[in-house]
Formats: sequence, structure tokens, C-alpha cells
Amino acid sequence: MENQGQGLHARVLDTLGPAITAGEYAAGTVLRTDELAERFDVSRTVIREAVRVLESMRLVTSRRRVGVTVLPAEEWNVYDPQVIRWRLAGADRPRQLRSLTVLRSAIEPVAAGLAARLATPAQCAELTEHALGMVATSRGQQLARYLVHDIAFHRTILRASGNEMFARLGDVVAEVLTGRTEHDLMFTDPDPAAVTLHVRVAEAVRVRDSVRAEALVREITVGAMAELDVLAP
Amino acid sequence: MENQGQGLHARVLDTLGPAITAGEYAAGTVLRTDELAERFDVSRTVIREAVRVLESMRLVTSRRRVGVTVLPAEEWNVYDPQVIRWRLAGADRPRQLRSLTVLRSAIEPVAAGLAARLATPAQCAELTEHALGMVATSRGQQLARYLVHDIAFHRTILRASGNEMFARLGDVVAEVLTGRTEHDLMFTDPDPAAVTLHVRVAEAVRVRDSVRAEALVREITVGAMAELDVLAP
DNA sequence: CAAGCCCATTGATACGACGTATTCAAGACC
DNA sequence: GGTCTTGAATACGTCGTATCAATGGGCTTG
Repeated sequence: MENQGQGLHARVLDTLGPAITAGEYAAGTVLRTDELAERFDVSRTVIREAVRVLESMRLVTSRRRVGVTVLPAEEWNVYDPQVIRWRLAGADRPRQLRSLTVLRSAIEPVAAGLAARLATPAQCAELTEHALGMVATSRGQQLARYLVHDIAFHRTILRASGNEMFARLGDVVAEVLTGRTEHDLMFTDPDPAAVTLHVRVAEAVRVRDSVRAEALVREITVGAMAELDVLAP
Repeated sequence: MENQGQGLHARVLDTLGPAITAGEYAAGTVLRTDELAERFDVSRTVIREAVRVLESMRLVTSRRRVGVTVLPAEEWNVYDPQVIRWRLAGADRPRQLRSLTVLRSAIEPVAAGLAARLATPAQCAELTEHALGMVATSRGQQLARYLVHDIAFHRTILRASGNEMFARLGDVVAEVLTGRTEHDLMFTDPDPAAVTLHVRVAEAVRVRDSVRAEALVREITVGAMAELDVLAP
């Protein structure tokens, strides 16, 4: 994982979090703090801090006399970036990717429509720059550099929408795009049609064509979902 | 507030959380655990548990030799239900309501489109039931009962979409609808056009007309946004 | 057999001590 | 004079123990 030396409590979280979100503990399973303290060779204080965080993510509840109870998946705070990362690293990664892609398909077109009305000149320039960067890196095994531009492009759209809820999904989109590149089509050059769409989106935003920007991004997300359907049954 | 007797740590959270999200502490402000322990008249252990939760919400970071630093608003986990509740109860409630309504306008139509393809017969029945309930309570100062049906209707749509990310927004929508009723139009009967739209959505889902369901819900959310523009400048 | 009381269990809180990373500044060296 | 090193102060991090409180199950009793 990534977090290791940030304190003992982080280490406990990085073990329990993925385990719970991976479904290793069935809903209703009770964990006792003493037992956890012994298992991780830390004090109960550390365990309690970790449990409090898991509780705030609604992965568990802590009740007196009962113990720390694992909650069913419907209760989880699935928008918590930490939870998203844990689940993407775990077993039901495919379902998670699918859920997030559907979410993208709902959010990003609307965000693009808003961005076309609200983007600053600097943000328009940024969009164009990254769209052109995608074009430049779209051929000949430069997927890593392509990905950087792709992520930056979508991040800019979301930020330019002027809506903080949209803006905060930038990390999620980055995670989805990264995951797609890493797993599914590492050796395939990106779809040229998608690249072209990005360029046209940048242009639509620049000329403040809200409906066209929205429609174009909708095409992009539809393509992304179709791609997912082909690659992951 | 609501949480009081759930432990001392909850009391600390219910004071610090709203204070931070309300902007009472500028980003960069440092709080010391000893100072907080004295202020709340609890032990440092309790403070540390609360701080850990605030840290997982990205409201603060805790660094050695520095203290507990308040993070800028862009870092906050704005999808955390707790954070949403705190902000809705605080000063920038109007902006928060606007952000969430925009979010709804992106999510719900797509969710309705999916629901039309995936809803179970039971869910279809539920939709119809609540739509009719809205009709029955739409006149004559029955806003409280109307609200119950309205919330249940949108919750069902989100759940029937089959997407867990959508389903988890049910609480947010409930909060928005409740807030709107409580603050803005407590004494005005609901817009009859909106009521009719809900009935038609239920029907569209029942006959599996995906595009019509999506379009109708889009009309509903557009109406909600227009209403917000009129009532809260 | 049922209803209510008692107690063991387990988390919740507190407190004091020590560990440790981090920062800031003083001082030495180039 | 400027830069690097080093050390001390500081505030969070961790730990162990003690005590409190709530809860669920078992026991008692009518």
C-alpha cells in the first residue's frame, strides 16, 4: 500500500479497511478491541482511534457490551476517497469501476455544460493544452503520458464547472482512468475518436457552446461505458 | 443538535465539526490537543479520537510538533454525510443547497433512466404509491406528509437504478428536500406541475420507457433549480 | 412459564508517562 | 557573510492501567 509510516493507527486502518471493504468480514461480524490490539501488537488506544475512523466511514459500528460490528455494504460511505481506493484495490474492483463509470456518465456532461458557461480564459487554455497533449501522445505506446493529459483534462472540466461537489470528483475520475489504463488496455493506443472528442470539447467550452460541450462529453462517457462492457463482462 | 449522549467524543465532534465547516477557523489555524482537552473538559484521548475522525473527513491534518491544522475548504470530503449535515446547518447553507441541487440535476435523471430498465415490480409499485401519495397530500397544508412521499419517491428511484453510488445519495436528496420545505416554502402548497411530473415518471418507469423517465426527471430537477433561483438569490 | 432482577462482559473515558518526529535557532565551518 | 550542522524545545504519538457505564444473558422468583 502507500500509507505505512504515518503512525501505527494508519497501519491498522490500511489493514482493516481493505479487509472489510473486500468483504472478508461478513456483515454482522463482531471484532473486539482487545483481540485487535493483540493481533496488531498495538495498544487499545490505537485500535480505538482506527475504529473511530472506520465508524465515521460507516464500515463498522461500535456498541458497548457488543463489540465492533461490521456493517452491511449498503451502509458504507462509498464516496469516501479512502473507501473508494480500498475497494478499487480489492476484489470487487470490476463492479466498483462500473459504478464509478456510470457516476461519471451522469456528472461529467453536466459539468462540461456548466464549464462552457463559467470557465475562465486560463481554464480554457488549460483544456486546449491538455487536449492537444492527448493528440500528441495518442500514438506509439505513450500511454503513461497520455493518461496524465487525460486526467488533467477531466479534472479541469470538473473544476471549471464551478460546483465544488463536481470538483471533488476529480480524484475519482483520475482513479478510474488510471485503473482502466493499468488493467485493460495497457498495450492498445487510445481510441482516435475519443481523442478527437476531447479536442472538440475544449473548443466548445472556449466558444461557450454549453449544449455542444455537454453532448460531446456525453459521447465520451458513453464510449467509456461501451469500452468497459467490451473489456469486462 | 441531534447527537448528544453517544459518548464524549461525539460531543466534541458536534462542536468542532460545525465550527470548522462554518469557517469559524480560517484555513491554517492550528489547534492544540491539550488546549482542546481543557476547553471541552475531557481527556486528551477523547480529543484525539475526534481529531482522527475530522482528519478522515479531511477537515484537519495532525502533524507532530505543529498541532492540528485546519485545512482549506477545497480539501474537505464534501460527500461525507456528516459534513453535508454540518454545512447545511451552518452559515453557507444557501450555497450548499445550490451545490447539492446541481448535483441532483446531474444524477437523478440518469438514475431514472436506469431505474426504468432495472426496477423490480415491487419498486414500480412503490413509485406509483408514493406518486399518488404526493397527489393526495399536495393541497391544503399537508406539506409534512407530502414531504415523506416526495423523499420516498426519489429514494426509490435512486435505489432502483441499481447503482450503489446513486443509491447512497438518497440521504442527500432527503436532506435537500427537507431543507427546502423547512426554509423556503413552508406555507406554499407544492407546484401542481411538479406533482404531475412525478406521477408520469412512475408510469414511465413502469412501462420501461427509459428515455421518457430520464426526460421527466430532468424536468423535475430543472424546476427545482428554478425554484431555488427564485427563492434564494 | 414468564417477568424482572443481578452480574459478567466489553467498550468508554481518564490519566500519567515516555517516545519521537519536527521545527527553529544557535553556532561552527567554509 | 552565508550555509550547513546540530541540539534543544515542543506537541503529537503510543502505551498501560484503572475505573465507569451500559447491555445482554442468565438466574431467580412469583
